[in-house]
Amino acid sequence: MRECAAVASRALPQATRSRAALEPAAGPVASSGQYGSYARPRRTFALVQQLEQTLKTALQAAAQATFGQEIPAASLVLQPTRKDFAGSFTLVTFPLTKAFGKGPEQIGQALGEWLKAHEPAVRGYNVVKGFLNLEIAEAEWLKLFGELLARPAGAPVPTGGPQRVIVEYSSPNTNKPLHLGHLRNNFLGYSVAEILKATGATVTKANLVNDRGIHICKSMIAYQRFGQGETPESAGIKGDHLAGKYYVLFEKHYREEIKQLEAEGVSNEVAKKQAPLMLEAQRMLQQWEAGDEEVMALWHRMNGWVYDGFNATYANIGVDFDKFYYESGTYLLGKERVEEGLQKGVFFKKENGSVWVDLQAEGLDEKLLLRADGTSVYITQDLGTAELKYQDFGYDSSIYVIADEQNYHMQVLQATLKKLGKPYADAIHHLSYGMVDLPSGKMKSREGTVVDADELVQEVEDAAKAATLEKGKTEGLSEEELQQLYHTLGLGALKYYLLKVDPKKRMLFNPEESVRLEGDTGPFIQYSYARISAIVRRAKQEGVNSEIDFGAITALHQAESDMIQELGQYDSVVAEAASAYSPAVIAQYAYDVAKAYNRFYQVKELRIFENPDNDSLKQAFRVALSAKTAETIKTSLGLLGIAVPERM
RNA sequence: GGUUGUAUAGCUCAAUUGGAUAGAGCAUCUGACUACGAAUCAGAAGGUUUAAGGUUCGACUCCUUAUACGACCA
Repeated sequence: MRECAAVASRALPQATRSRAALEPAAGPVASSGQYGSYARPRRTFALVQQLEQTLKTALQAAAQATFGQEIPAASLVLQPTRKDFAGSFTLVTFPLTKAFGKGPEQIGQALGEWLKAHEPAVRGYNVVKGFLNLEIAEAEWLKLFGELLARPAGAPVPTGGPQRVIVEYSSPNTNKPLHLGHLRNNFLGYSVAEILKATGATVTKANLVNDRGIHICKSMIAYQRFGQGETPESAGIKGDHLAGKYYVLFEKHYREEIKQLEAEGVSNEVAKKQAPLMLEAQRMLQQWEAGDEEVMALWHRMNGWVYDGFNATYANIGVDFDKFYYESGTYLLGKERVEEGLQKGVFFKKENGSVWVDLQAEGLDEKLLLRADGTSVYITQDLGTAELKYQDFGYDSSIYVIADEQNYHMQVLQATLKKLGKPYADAIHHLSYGMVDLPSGKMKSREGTVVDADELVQEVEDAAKAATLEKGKTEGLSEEELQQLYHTLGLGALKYYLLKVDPKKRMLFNPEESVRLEGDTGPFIQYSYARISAIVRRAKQEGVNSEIDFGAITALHQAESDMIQELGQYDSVVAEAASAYSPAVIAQYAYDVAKAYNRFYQVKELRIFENPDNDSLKQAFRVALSAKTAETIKTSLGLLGIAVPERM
């Protein structure tokens, strides 16, 4: 089930577990008391919204004064003004025509005129058809910017959303290394966890390792038969890749056995079941469940190798976990849940002894929960894991990052928990994401078209290195710093590429596009950051003091007020990304911020250092604006798990 | 067959949740570097938003139906 999707890991070695336990900041017990369990009113934190609120209040007054009527709340929605028109906020007046008995332009004119005369925040207005575009006074922008500056980087954005959250992601099988599909899963899970943290929630990152079952036995059987005592050290292969090698060997010889049986006249269906290797693997699974000493020893040994390999990959791609669960440790708990359901009378037994739940009233089918021979099926262990997670963390939101091929499975899980009367059933949220396709079509492990995660990371780093050397701007960096830079840029490209697409959509992975550094890419945003860093460094060197009051500034360039407006969006962007569980929202924002800055940067009369009219106040303002932009980029990319370089 | 998801420029993706002339990037074409860092910026061209109906002052967005592709359940 999960194995073929992009779901994966759930177990890690002892060492990693203790390391995870040592990170209280990320752990579930970390205090978030400062934000309490209530939602603060938005106005107190969302700065642009504060300005919007001012405008809305004024609009109501204008409507009252000019038409003697209120604007219905649903119609009182301000949208950012399109770039081609003057102004920053726009009110759509079409919906007001009926109530006010006037045409849309007339209404816009009247409201605009009143605002201009009575509301100091409004400097001017224009009306285009049913759209009233409001131009905002400089002082308002400067005030907003001052408030932005007063806030520390990465200050939490309370949204009234869940406060105790557990995000399960990665969840690999221990029979093969991670691939491209797992990368989408890992990046998504990590990012969503960070985004929720940014709303002030206490978030636990969990990894449920699928460390038992027939697929593991396949690797073990093949190793027993063909391994000749090979180890990761002796073979010079990462442990997860070594296990994967034997899994592939199993499949290869298994297919040959099927072929041979078929040649002997056995039907394909029967051959699949009776091939000696398959019989052996099934026997081993029974031995495993019986706790056979030799089998357990091999299992521990091979899983240990795999965990070492996974840990190396996790460290390399920069994802982490606070808690590991192992299916080998939860499937028995699942059986207890099944027993509980039988006792409560919400599950039922068929004649052969198998246990089922009837979900037809919920629009689903009857679902098998326990086989007739008493062995567990996939959902059995999920029932156990859900219970365990709740015992451990008492979450008010439990997120499963699992590919969309398991939508049905997740519906069944939630409905079954509801049948059991579990209070946490409603808190479950399936973050369902689409598969990753290649230009050549679907990834298929049997056809060898799977893109290996470790190899892919190496490739994007190589591409970043080549591009960096070509640009030749990294003089003075040590060899170690250079390696770090290639890593930062390569992963930045890869993560941004995988995260900028709406999670729920299936996506195409084009290897050439993924290492691109121009346009809508991670490195483009990283470049913007590095360029601002150079400016900030120079400003510091030249002793520019940007910690002063900018209230005396009387005129702002459009590019400057646009920049402030963009920076002021951060809160609402985080809130939207959190409620939609979508890193793509953050990615789009980071790109917009970088683009807005590059536009500002290109304006000649706004040059910071080489400016003929040396206004020190404006110079200081532009340095501060630049620095705040860099900080916003860094924070936003951080929510995606992407680091920024000071130079590149 | 049942359930469900997706469909937007040549390609990859957006579209403030029902608002203006549907926007970006790549690719193509044209301009801007003895530089505040050109991994940048400005501009051109590129669309019957799969199709047909419907609701609405207004539809890529909501409702029918159809088509294509995918996933899941048998």
